[in-house]
Order: sequence, then structure tokens, then C-alpha cells
Amino acid sequence: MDIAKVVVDVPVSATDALFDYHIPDHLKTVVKPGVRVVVPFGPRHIMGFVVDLTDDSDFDKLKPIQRVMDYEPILTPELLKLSKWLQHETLCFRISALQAMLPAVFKAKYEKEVWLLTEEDALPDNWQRVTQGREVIPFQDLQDAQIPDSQITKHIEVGDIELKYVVKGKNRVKTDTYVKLALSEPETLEKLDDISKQAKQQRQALMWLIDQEEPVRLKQLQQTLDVTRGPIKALEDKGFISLVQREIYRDPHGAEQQPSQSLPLTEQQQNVINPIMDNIEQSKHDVFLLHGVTGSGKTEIYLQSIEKVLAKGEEAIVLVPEIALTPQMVTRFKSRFGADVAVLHSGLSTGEKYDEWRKIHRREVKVVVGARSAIFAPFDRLGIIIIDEEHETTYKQEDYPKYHAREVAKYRGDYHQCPVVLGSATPTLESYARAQKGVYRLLELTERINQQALPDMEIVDMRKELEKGNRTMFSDALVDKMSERINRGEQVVLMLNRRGYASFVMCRECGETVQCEHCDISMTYHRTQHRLKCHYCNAERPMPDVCPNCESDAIRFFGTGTQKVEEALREQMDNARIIRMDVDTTSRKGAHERLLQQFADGEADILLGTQMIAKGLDFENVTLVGVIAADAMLHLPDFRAAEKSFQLLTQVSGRAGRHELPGEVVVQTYTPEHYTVEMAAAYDYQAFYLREMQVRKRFGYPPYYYLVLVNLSHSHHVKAVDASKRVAELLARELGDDAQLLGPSPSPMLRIKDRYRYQCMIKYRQRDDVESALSQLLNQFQKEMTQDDLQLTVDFEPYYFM
DNA sequence: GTGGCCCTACCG
DNA sequence: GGTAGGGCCACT
Repeated sequence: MDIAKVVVDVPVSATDALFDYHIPDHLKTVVKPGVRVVVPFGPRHIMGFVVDLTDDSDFDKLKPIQRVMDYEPILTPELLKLSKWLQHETLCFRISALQAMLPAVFKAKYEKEVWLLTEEDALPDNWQRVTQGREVIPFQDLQDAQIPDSQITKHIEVGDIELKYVVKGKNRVKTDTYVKLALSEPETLEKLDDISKQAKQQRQALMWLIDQEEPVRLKQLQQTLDVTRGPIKALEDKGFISLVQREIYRDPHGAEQQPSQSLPLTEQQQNVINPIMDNIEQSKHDVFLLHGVTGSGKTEIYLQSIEKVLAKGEEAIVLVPEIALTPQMVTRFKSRFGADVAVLHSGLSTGEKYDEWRKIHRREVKVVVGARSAIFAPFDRLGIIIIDEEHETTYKQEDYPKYHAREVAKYRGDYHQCPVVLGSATPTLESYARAQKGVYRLLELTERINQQALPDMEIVDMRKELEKGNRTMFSDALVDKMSERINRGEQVVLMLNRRGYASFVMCRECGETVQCEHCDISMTYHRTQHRLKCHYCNAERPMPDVCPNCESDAIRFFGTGTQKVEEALREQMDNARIIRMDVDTTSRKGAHERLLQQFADGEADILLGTQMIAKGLDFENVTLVGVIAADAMLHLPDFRAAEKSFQLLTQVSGRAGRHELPGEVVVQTYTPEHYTVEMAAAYDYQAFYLREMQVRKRFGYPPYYYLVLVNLSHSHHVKAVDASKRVAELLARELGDDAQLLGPSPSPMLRIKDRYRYQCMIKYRQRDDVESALSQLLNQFQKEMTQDDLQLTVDFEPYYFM
């Protein structure tokens, strides 16, 4: 076994294969599958993942592995196998699949260095200005000094310099200085006379240290005894103590949680948990769809299932949509499982993520609560996987590899023979249909825990408001109810789905709107900076004083951004205290939690926000939820628009009346007769499911068909159109008989970041019908992609169609 | 004949 | 992805 099969860190199709390397003797004990290594690749050195060891190779002249980057595998055999599956499943490169399973610190950084082989004075003046006495300089410095490549090549040929490629790992461990006694206690006391009587601080510090059982953080010692570095240095020099660097974890979550105990289960909960418990006991793999209305106690089911798994000595993964949105959820897990929990989410810094990952890797924790990528937690004794709010679209990764965490969960559940639990109040039609067919096991929770009724939902027809002469964005009913709550000292949550309703700028004279230069969308007005921004490419420009087209000064912003709603709200409800939550107010780290805490502490009457407030919040005092425009996203060009609207309405209504006080919901809409609005208001998931399934059947959408979206873009419009036609031709020719091709058609957003975008959609029933056609497609267009700026992506089970 | 530039095949 | 090496053209 002295040959390693290596996946190299070059994400292109030409290198998407295994490369064989010789393992030098001194590395034999550390090179194992799952270890990262540095290997010579062509004329340079790069990082690679060892995925296999063998005895023989088809190549006779193998290069040796240069060094290892890990001393133990960072990927388990299971995850290595999973990476292969992911590659096949999403048509990505193996290296991309491997990288997706690891935190960002494991991405290698490459640096090109210039090593001087000759005396500095032998080099020309312009070189000496760069080298400045250094024997090794970054290659970049030569470039910055505008030294031409030809000159560099010459010096290499003559033997003045050598280029070296350095692979740098970023997985730095955070350390802190600790102090410990260098001698035993009696030895220390014996030598005590070596310290002069005047050195009170030294003596005091030493005596204090003798009493400590473990090494102490230097900082702690200094703070407790109020000593400076001086006396400590003296003690070290005299050989009494030694300073050591110790690995520490960055602590993103701060204070310990109050421990909590299991809650008694209702009869319904008991019925639901039993089959899951059986699965755990028998080490069996079933996929459960836990369909439970908001407030029916799904979380307690998760917690008690996990307790059972831990008792068996196994581990658990819990996925939640975006953890920063549900701090209350994290608290619940931390209080039940304490130090056994690691938390992984996008709000953590790279270093913090690495620390949490290491806790998992070293088996210091048993439970991971995290966002999508936590599905790759490197456990090897998985006992359960839970996906909460399984309908959330954040479980689908939008860049390569375009995987869905649910599918990965099923793979891992099957591998470990453990249950996978998908929980939701509004399951995706795909999942519910599978449960109906018996592919998943359906578990239903129809009652709320303390028998509260779901809040009443009142639908307000905004067209009638307009007829009555109410031109504001708030119906009379909503305003009345809001004042009522505020007078009673209760709180209100107001949701605006901003999509499609951002505030754009228009000239009242000529109708000109300000569009982004690079994308085909209107720019959005941001009041705080008085500037216009493009939400697609982040381009910015000042708000014009006059219309760029007709120079009229009647240029105004329109639409209903949260900022504008806030203003209108302040005008209409002058006594209300408002907290606004949107991208602008929550962009800084921790801002999200702080605003929610303020609201929880009763510092405001109204919490106004975008979709982000619909999920997972639980405030006792909230008795009214208002939805400003329920149909805002109903008419998007997306076959899931109705499903998403239904989910959102159901979720946001769940924010009202969760405790003693009864809740109420006001839904404003221009299309009150739409079945989505009606059925959401009636809390009738079943009816919605049946109705929407008819629509899906009629138009041939999931779950009746699977979808693949082929996206392409080019900076030249003509070339984009041309390529899209050729793509469609190839697909039409190569697709199996049962697959249907739609398109090519322009994407709903034709141009983004100066690229013209077209798409083809394929509906299919069996993967075999599309697989060979798609790999042929990628092969055929590969050259055009590397040489002619064409971008082509394949997205199985797409969620975004824009 | 040689220097410069672009294309492309290859990397184990 | 990065590079060397081949082919081709231009210019001493």
C-alpha cells in the first residue's frame, strides 16, 4: 500500500479524476484516506485529498507526496463515499463535493515565492529595491514593482533565483498562554529562598499557583492578582514556572444555559414518537414526515428522540433553516444537552466554525445543530437525522455542488441505518406525496400542546379599501386592531414580503424608472444613505435630483419597502414604538439578536420586517400579526409560488397567541378569492395539498415529474441566444422518450451583471432518461465554456427560476 | 534566425 | 488552474 489515489485541488473537468502518487516511507503511517496532502502537479505543488490506497498503478513513474496537511483523516470513509455520490448526483467535480463537506478553513491557499540563489548585489537595481535584503520574497512583490515576466524568466534560467509554490493551510488553532509550575510543590518551596524578600509579587503569584490544580490562563492570573508581566517573566527565568501555549475554543455562544428536563408528552406526541423510537432501537432506516401544526410540540419530539439516541451511544444531526433566525431553538437544544451540542451556522466566523467542527471531529460533542452544511458533520455513529422545517428552500444549495440537504440526509440515514425525521407544519408537496404513497412514514400532530386554538385569520380585500377611499397601505381593520393592542400593552408583528415590492424610483412626468446599468431590474432606493442600489449586483449610485431622461424634478420613489412602511406607520400610529428588521438594520453582526431581544423586552409595540420575522419567533405578548400584502409573491414566475405563499402565511400566523393570550391575524390581499389565501386562512393544509396537486398534475410539475434546469449565460446577447439554441438541439436529440424539453427561453431576469441568461427546463420521470444527455451536453460545450466566456450550469430539482 | 504571442495539452 | 512547449508570424 504505498500508492495514494488523490483528488487534486483543481476544479476543472480535465483534472476531475484520481491521480496516483507514491507514498514516501516517512509518511506511510500518516497518509490515509481522508487526509489532505501536498503533491507535485505539473511544475508546481498543490493540495489534494487522499481517497484511497493501493499497491499498483497504471502509471510507472509516480511522483512522491511532498507532505501531509493533516495528521489524521478529516473525512471518514463514509464521507469520502458520499462525495462520490454527490459528484454523480449533482454533476459537480469531485473536489467541489469534498470541499463542500468541510468548513472553509480547509481550503488551501497558494503562494508563489521567489528564492534568491545568488548574492543580492548581483541583481539589477530594480530588483534590489524589491528584495531589500530578504532571501525569500512573495512573487507578487515583483509584479507590483512592474518587473516584466521576461526578466524573471531570464534570472531563473541563469540560476539567480528559483520559484517555489507554497501550499498554506488555514486551519490555525487558537491558543492562549497558560502558566504552570515547573517543579513539584516541595521542590518549589525548597527553592523559595531564591526569590528575594522584596519581590512580593513574585512570591504571591507563586504561592497562588501552588494552590491551583491545573495550569491557569496567564490572563486569569494577571487579573486575579493584579500583576504585570515583569514578575512572571522573572519567575520563568528562575525556573519556577513555565509558560505553555494551549489550544482553546473560541466561544461564540457565551453564557451557559439553564438545564432543562424532558416535558411530558401528550397522547398524540406519544403516538408520533413511538415509531421513531422503534427505528432507533432496531437500528432501522425509515424516513418520517412529521406533519405538525405550529405549536404542536415537534421540537420536544426531536429532543426526546435524540435523548434515546445518545443513551445508545450514538450521535445526532439536527438541521434548522438558518440558525441565526431561531436563537430560541438553539437555546432549547443547549439547555437540554448542554456541552454535548455543537452549533454550526453562517453567523460564525471562519475560526469559530472550525472550532465547532473540531468538537465534532474529536467526538467531544454528540449533537450538531446547524444549517444546511451541518448535514456533513463527520460523525461515524449517527443515530438520527432531523430536518426541521423541511420545506425551507435554504436546504438547497444554489452553487456547486447544487445538493439538497434532505437527499444527503437520506443517503446518510441509509448508510448508518438510522431514522431521518422531516418536520414541518407545511411540508413540501414532494414530501407529502411521498408520505401518501408510503415511501415516507407519515406522522401527524393535529393538536396544539395546550389546546389553544390557532389564531383567527381575517382576510381583508384591499380593493374594497381603495373603493372606500383608503389610499394608505393599511386597512381600517388592521389599524383598529393595532391601536387596540397597543392600548392594551400587547405587541404586534407586521410582515411585508418585500419580493417584488422593493421601492423603485420613477419620474412622475415621463414615467422613467432608474434601472441598473448591468442588470435588467429597477434599482432600489435606500433612504438611510439616500442612494440607489441594485439587489442583484450591488451596484450603487446616488439618488438623482432630476430625472435622467426628461430632467424634471418630479422624480420620486415608489413601492413598499420596509422603510416606507415604517414611515407610513409612524404617520398613522403616532404613539407606536416600532422596530424595523430588514437587510439594512440586521447586516451588522449580532444586530438581529439585539433587535429581537429589544422586542422581547417590550421596548417596542410593533415589530416590522420581511420574511425573516415569519420564522421561529416566539414572543408571549404578541397577539396580532399583520400581513401587508399576502399576494406579493403569488404571481412570481415560479411553479412553487402558491406553495411558498401558503407556507409563509401559515408560518407568520403561528407567531400570534402562542401563550396565554389569544392571537389574531389580519391578512391584506388584492386577491382574497385565491385558493392559497383562502385555505391558509382556514388552516387547511389537506385541502391546499389536494388542490395544488391538481395544478401540478395538469402542468406536469413536481411531484408528478422531476425537473432539471439548464442555465446558460454569455456577455454577448447574440452568442447567448445562439448557444441556447444549440443546447436545446442537443438535448432534443439526446433526451430519452419520456423526458420533455421546454425552451430555450430567456430567464425571467434576462440580464444580470452584464450577462445575458437563457434556460432550458427538462421534465423527466427517471434519471436514466436525462443522465447521458446532460453529460454529453457538458462535454460538448466544455470547450466553449473555457474559451469563450460561456457559462453553463445544470441544476437538478431547482428552486430558483429567476 | 530569433523573439514574442497565442493556443493547447497535460499534469500521476 | 497554471504552465511549458509548439506553432506561427514578424522583424533584425
